[in-house]
Amino acid sequence: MIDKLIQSGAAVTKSLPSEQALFCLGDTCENFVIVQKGTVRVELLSTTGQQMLLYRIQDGQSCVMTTSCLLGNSQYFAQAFSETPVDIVLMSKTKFDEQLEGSSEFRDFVFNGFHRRFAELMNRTAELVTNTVDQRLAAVLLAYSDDSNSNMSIVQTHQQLATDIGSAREVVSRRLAAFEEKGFIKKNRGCIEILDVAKLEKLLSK
Amino acid sequence: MIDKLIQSGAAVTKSLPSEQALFCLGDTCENFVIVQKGTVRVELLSTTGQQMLLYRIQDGQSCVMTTSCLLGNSQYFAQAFSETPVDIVLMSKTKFDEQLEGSSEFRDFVFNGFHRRFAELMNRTAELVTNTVDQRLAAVLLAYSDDSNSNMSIVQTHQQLATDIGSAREVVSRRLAAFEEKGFIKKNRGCIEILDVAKLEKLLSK
DNA sequence: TCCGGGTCTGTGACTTTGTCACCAAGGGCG
DNA sequence: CGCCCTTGGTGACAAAGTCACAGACCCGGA
Repeated sequence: MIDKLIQSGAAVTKSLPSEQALFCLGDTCENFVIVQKGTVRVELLSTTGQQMLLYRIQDGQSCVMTTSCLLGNSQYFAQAFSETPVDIVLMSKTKFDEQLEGSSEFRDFVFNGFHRRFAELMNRTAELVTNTVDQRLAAVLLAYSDDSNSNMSIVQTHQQLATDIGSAREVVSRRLAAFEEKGFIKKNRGCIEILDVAKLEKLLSK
Repeated sequence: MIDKLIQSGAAVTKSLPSEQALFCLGDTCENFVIVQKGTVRVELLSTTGQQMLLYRIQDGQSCVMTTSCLLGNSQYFAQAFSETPVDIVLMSKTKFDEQLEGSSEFRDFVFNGFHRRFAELMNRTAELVTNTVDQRLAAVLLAYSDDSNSNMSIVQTHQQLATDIGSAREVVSRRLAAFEEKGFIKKNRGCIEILDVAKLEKLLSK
């Protein structure tokens, strides 16, 4: 479907390097966005300068924040950056409205994306409130190790892990030290090796 | 517009008493919901039994959770209760899809509601992470005192305030004691009087 | 009127998390 | 080699959450 839209000229593709801003706080939302290749992270920026990961977009997914702002004619209230080089598809608000009006296939695509992301966000929020730092930390480590194809090392700084789980760098450092103490992981500068998946998984269920 | 839908038989009205469940965790979502009179609270229920207020619905607003589940054909992942006696409007999924397809006015209504609530939720989440308990507590107290027409007493238990701000009852009790100490408020069983609005407002900006 | 079981609230003791202020180690580069 | 920037480590302390219980209030039935 997306390919058809591109061919018909309703949408255009674009490539961006890593760590490039897709949109910033307060920007007017002008285009519907789909990420085809690479990953984009969307984070909330608080008045105090802290940031908190909302979600990541990849593999042909659209961005809820964008959909929401387009539907409500409003400014972005978060910011988005590419985490890797990315290929994205852009579609102007006018075309977006046209498609929404005319194509039930497009409507389904947009609303399904919206729903899934919304559910995921609610889930994340619930976990933030109910799970301990250890549990959230173990969860992201396991998630990253699933992504990394085969070997068990994760290339993330403590700061990155901290914003992933909505905590502070120092806390992550200390908990990782505890994990290492117990033999779950091995720390290296900018990189973490998972030694015992089973033990980390056990943390989640407690 | 809503009136027209009711007259045409596309939607039906219903009245419910206070503290009645509108939907529960895991329920299949069968109807689009609008709250015409009274207020409904929607809360996340975690595996540990804790609950957290997501938002309240009133004054002809629709429910994002419902919209999201209808659009995504999925089960509810939260629960909703009437806080007062309420009048609601229900619309079957079939009719909802029809209207969404056929009426741009209905589409606008649904999507604007969706957007506003989504933005509000993100905001709440950000505040949860960045503001202190004192700030969040002062904020809800002020919000309630705005609602109560004229006199400054708020009929809420500590537990209710705690779920409002995503904290624990004991913490709320202690902070309220501190507020009383400083002369901001006066505590009574099940009810709080605001004595000094200005001082409470000052807390917010710090 | 008194009793008994709810529902609220208060409190101590302790754990977990977050914050602040530094410092140190590693790594690239002129 | 020296400089600087990023990353990670640490102590001290503040804020918040948890657990376990005790008391206070409130209402209805005996």
